[in-house]
Amino acid sequence: MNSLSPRAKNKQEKEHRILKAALWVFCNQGYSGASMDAIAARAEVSKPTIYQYFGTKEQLFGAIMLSGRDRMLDAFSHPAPGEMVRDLYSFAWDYADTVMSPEFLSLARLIIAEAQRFPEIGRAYQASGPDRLLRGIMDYLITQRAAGHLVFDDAELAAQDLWALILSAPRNQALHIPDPLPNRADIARYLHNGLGVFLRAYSAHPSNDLASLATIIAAA
Amino acid sequence: MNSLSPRAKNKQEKEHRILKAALWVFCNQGYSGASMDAIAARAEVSKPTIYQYFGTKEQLFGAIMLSGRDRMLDAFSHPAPGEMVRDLYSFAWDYADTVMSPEFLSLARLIIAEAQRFPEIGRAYQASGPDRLLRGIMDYLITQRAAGHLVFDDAELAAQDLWALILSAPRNQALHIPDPLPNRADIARYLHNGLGVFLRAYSAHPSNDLASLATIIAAA
DNA sequence: ATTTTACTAAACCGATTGGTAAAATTATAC
DNA sequence: GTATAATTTTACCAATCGGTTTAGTAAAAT
Repeated sequence: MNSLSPRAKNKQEKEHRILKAALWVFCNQGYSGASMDAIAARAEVSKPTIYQYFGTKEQLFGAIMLSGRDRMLDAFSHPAPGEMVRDLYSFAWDYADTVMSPEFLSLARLIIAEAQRFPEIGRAYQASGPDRLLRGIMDYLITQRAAGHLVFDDAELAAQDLWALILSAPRNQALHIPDPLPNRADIARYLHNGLGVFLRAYSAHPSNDLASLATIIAAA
Repeated sequence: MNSLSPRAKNKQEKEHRILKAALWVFCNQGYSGASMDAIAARAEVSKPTIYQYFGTKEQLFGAIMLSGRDRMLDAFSHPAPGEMVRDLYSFAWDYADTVMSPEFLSLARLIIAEAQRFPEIGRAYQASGPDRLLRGIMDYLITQRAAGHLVFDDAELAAQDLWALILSAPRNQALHIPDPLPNRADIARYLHNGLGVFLRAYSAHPSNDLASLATIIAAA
């Protein structure tokens, strides 16, 4: 089953090496600043090999963005309904760990930087990243509303508020100041506060849920 | 008093033309993608003139970022305490109009793009832009707390929450998808919702303030 | 054993890059 | 009106860009 010919295997490995090297160079140098020579050198591959695999620089860039985005977001799971405050808490940390990782931030910076010159890439990222994620949060929030735990009219706005309250501040700062990254204590500060504000504004039983949140935070 | 020699006048005007052209080219092409020839052409000036005025490309970039940032943020005013909900509403729109303008978004994209290669520029922007603005909001919120209109422990977190609730969603989307920009109806949707959530979580008299907000929104 | 595939290093292409030396232009001083 | 000093431009540099070609080689398929 898993027996690929040595040829195909080598090819696969080389393609992966090129993609990885290209992602690194593009993220660190930007699209214009990245040279095909630099990518070839980092991938330990000759330049014509890259052109044979991916065509032009622009096509290579497109391939990078697709594979990079998928790799980073596929590992992410949406919360499954359980005890709400605990769900929200673990979701928030799961999301924070993904979004605040150096690789993810570098990719986001690259997408933002090239959004004007490659509009389709920005759109594709928004659709398959934030939008898909938002949909997952919305579904969860709607479930909890049906169970009588939350109160809101517009699920999309509620989901966006949750996102914004938890990660807007540290992410924006990290986008502007890559070094040093906010540490876990900083993120925890925003995260705990954000969840508290969300519950005060959206919970059907704020005092209960805030007490739960305090317990969870104290236990962590 | 205002009598500059023709030489000095010409010099001043040329410097301004170069800065303006450079800002445009850098914002549209990124640092690496921007060529000194393109800047010279747009400024209708020869390339050596630019080098005489600003030294190297890197120094020109630094000069741009300083002047561009100052020009855009100096026009912005912090809210002066009055009727709170009305203050927050007009502040929110004032801020939204500034932050969501195409020029401001382009500059933000540029800063984010080059944050790794020019860390001091990202830091300078954060300090003189978001941080200064945040300080203004904090002062206002603290005043309102002292007057018994708001309830919170951490003024910085409260200010960041206000920011995030109002503008995080549309700004993030605009950063990823420059075209089309969210229109005023979209921004109004986020803004109204964000203010509502903020008041539910932070107001000392939520029902009163939410009613005020509804009145203001209806009147607009 | 031989042919084919996949690859490499290197040189090369025209165009463009950031940057400069020297000539030409301009405004000022006499 | 001419000499002089400041300012700008023309013309150019070496280096690098994305991309291709060439010549040659190691290994897999036949």
